[in-house]
Amino acid sequence: MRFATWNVNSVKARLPRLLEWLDGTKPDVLCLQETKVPADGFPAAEVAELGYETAAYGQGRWNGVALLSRVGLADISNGFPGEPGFPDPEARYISALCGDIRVISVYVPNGRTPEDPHYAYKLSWLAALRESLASSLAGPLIIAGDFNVAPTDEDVWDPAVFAGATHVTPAERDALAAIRDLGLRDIVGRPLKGDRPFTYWDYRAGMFHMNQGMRIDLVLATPDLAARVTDAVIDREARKGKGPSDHAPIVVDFSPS
DNA sequence: ATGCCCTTGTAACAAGGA
Repeated sequence: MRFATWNVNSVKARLPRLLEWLDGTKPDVLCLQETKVPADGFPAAEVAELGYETAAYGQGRWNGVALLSRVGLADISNGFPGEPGFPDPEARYISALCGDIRVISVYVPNGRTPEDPHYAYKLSWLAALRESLASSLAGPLIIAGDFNVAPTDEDVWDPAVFAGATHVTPAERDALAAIRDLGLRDIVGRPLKGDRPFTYWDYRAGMFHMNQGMRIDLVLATPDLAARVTDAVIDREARKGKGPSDHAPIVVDFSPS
């Protein structure tokens, strides 16, 4: 079973590259984030030609998550019980059964700055997500996506640059650790170049080319699934060339159960 | 090399991203 997650930064703008990537990588299940389209605007017909069913949850120009699967999509949930909003709930969580695996795609709020009300929203969203998982966690389960938190200082290219910024504060890291500590394993992809498993590089100032990135996209899995991982890779090829997302996909291969 | 910000909505910028 090949699993992947990718913040595409607009599924419409990324459609040619998404289709090419799907055709080449052939994941069985793909979690998408920042689709930036309402559900009826998702290019479901185009991905269906490659054999994928779609579950999309969108709201317009911002946010948006989706699941693509060629091993089934059942019991789909948009959002989760107790999910906070700003003030209304946003399209940041979608869950489905893909075969016998519960798969959740998440796009955690950015937070903007530690002083911004969106930062408190981010922390409350992560705390509510933990509560939701705690009451329902049973394997096999994967929760993956853009968590907008770098778990450690090793997960940013220069910790000094991020002093006082979001994504690295102890409160954010604690909130993420509390989710992981429910019993999930962090499946870290191999970087295909260099020794840092970054998944995001700002578009500006040639940061990708200098490998000045962050690891903020994560794949968390229950131990039964983690024990079946045969490989995990960050596909930096997808970050190259014309019209890329600013995030790279993470691709994880599991042996049969 | 991979190459120096992008996307959407709305009407020349504003907002958001991280």
